[in-house]
Amino acid sequence: MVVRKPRLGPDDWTAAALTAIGEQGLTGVAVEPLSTRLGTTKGSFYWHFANRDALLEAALSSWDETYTDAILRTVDAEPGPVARLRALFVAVTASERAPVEVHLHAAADHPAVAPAMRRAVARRTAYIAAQLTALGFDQAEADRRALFAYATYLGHIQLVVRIPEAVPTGAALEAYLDTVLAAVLGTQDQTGTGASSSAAAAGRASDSSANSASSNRSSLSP
Amino acid sequence: MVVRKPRLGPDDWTAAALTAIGEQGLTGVAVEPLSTRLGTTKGSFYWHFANRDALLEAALSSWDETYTDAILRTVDAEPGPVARLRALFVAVTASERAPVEVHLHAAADHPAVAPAMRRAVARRTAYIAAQLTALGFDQAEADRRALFAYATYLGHIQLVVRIPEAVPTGAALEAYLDTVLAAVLGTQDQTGTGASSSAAAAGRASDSSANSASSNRSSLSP
DNA sequence: GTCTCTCCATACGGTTCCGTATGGAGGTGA
DNA sequence: TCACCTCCATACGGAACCGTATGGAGAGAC
Repeated sequence: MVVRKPRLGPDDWTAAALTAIGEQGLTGVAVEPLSTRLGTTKGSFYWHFANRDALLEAALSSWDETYTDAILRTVDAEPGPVARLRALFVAVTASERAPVEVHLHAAADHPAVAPAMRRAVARRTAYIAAQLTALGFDQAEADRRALFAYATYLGHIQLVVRIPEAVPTGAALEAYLDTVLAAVLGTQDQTGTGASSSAAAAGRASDSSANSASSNRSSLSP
Repeated sequence: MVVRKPRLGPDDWTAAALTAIGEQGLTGVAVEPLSTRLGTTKGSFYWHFANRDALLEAALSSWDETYTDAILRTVDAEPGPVARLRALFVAVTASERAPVEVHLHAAADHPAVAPAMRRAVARRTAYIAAQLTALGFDQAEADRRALFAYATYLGHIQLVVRIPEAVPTGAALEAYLDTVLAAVLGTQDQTGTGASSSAAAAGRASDSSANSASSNRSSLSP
């Protein structure tokens, strides 16, 4: 019986490239190894793509959609800022997304990767900051805390991928997430920035009653 | 006039390797490029080292001493836990150490790098946790917060190196550091872990009066 | 001076990848 | 059926490395 050899399209290559990034980082995006893996040859690849960089661009574009757009859409359906932030934290930590994220951030010196990372960081921190301003923090404090949260996220997934034994699991991870979320939302009585403690307290108080405007949905495109 | 050609020793190669790691990561540790850079040839290298991995090991060993031992010794001379933590934060963020740290963490999947990173993470988080227990936090809470702090550090230096425009500078960086330090030291009234708020308050109160034992110096080797 | 040991230069083969050239195999429309 | 168009296989040249082999150049011991 002859094995059916389904013909490949560009999407097959970009998907394989993203998988390879998750496993080996940018060096995994190599034409000849990917060819072997897909059971085909370089001839196929260079029919669909001009060169390796073109494949990388396509993979990064796909990453944009899957790893930022999609998740922010999902999280934004939650009923309030605190619920959105919590859902975001849970979604991005407990998953198989981490390896791709870590490897891509680690390759941000590559000229094709750098702009993609800049876009992602800007959009993600802006989204977090928007939730925080909705809770009453002024813009500067919201930006500061959003960056703080994002840095913690970055370090966390890095530890998960590189030194997994250093990161707690199960209930301990839950407690850890509570610690982080409380730190991001919590009041701060040391600096004189004037983040209203009432807003922070309201944020901690409940997940379902912290809407600040008429819409139940925050803006997604800053 | 003839240019003096000083003969090289192993240390010259390891220093060059560390510099290359800071600039290009592990791929910078390549024999032929390093040879060109040092104005010599491969023949010199393979006299001093068995192979590329041997050079990498030597560079990692040097990194251990410079980037963990030395800095913890310096910081530990500060008068109290809070001062130590603050000095640690300042030392590790505002410096040229970041690129090497980031590139090495990014290469923690390499079999030679992985154990070095595990050692470093373990020692550093243990040191932070020791300061926190000295402030009255119980071990579990101290471990949690130490990991939290280390994750934030990791993410921060990564942003500094990869997306520098996302990170504040000058006074804004100071405020940002205050935010982080307050989050690590601050009280936390949400989970029921029982970290005594008085200890946290004492930690916030002053830098010079928080010694918990007779010695002015905390233990360095957990 | 010359012996010897340390250190380096040069040349070579091997591996892994990129990109090109070129010749088909197999389906599709007229 | 037959020309054509899409897709893939194979072969080749080149670049950037790693590691080995071997022949010196220089400096100190005597």
